[in-house]
Amino acid sequence: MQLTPKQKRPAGERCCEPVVYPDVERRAAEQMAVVAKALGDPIRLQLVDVLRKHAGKVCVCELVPLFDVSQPTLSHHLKRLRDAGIVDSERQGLWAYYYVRPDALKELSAWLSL
Amino acid sequence: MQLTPKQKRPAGERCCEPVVYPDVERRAAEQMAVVAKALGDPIRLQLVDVLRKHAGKVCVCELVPLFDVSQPTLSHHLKRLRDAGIVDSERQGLWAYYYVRPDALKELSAWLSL
DNA sequence: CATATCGATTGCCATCCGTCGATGTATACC
DNA sequence: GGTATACATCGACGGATGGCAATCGATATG
Repeated sequence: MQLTPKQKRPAGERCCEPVVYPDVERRAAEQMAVVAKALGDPIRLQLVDVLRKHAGKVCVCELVPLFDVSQPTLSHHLKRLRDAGIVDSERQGLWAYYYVRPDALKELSAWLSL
Repeated sequence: MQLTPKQKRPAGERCCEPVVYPDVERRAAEQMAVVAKALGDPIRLQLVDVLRKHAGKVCVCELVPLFDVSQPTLSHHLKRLRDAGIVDSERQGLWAYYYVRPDALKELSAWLSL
């Protein structure tokens, strides 16, 4: 219960039972929203799908040809996934390898499964 | 396997094992992205949280005071949730009652739980 | 050093998004 | 009819987003 009502309902008849205040803490809601937002694009969602199903880390050069967007655009999407904490990357020589961070989707997944 | 590679990888050394093509069909990815995008805002995520935990339908006038935004803004968020197919509403006299559509989150939830 | 490759970054553009105040619409009540 | 209430819609504003071409930085390799 972290939201504080700013106004009282008008003192007329009840329109319905009082609501249960959101259980999700504001911080948790913000964090989950960050993850959901990052997944809110078909390309990024499919990127995560590929990375999750591929055991081990995946080279960017394997990812680019899968999608109908330019390499900078895909790099941009990968950055958004990184910023959301969903994936991380490693450099090895010329190549960059991406992988899904374990537990990154856990909180949102648990909330959705309620 | 719905994505068709646009280019071949350069014929040099392998950087990694070939990726598994995305299992998520493009349609499914787009649908899940629509839902994820709608959940990609803390207010909307908390709205869904409130609606899910409240048995029955909730009047808008109970929702507005929970958040630090104006009534038109909240109405806008509710519309976005409606457009994403996550919630629906009923009018009864002056009041509008919102509720979560059953199964609306099912596909995304299942995918996240993989 | 010169060149090629991979990936990230930059700059630009059109579009979308969140927000608000003002207004509209429908219902309820005097 | 007149007024109040509940909610939606509109219009406008600033900021974020997705896309690309061009460029940069780092690493290989000749």
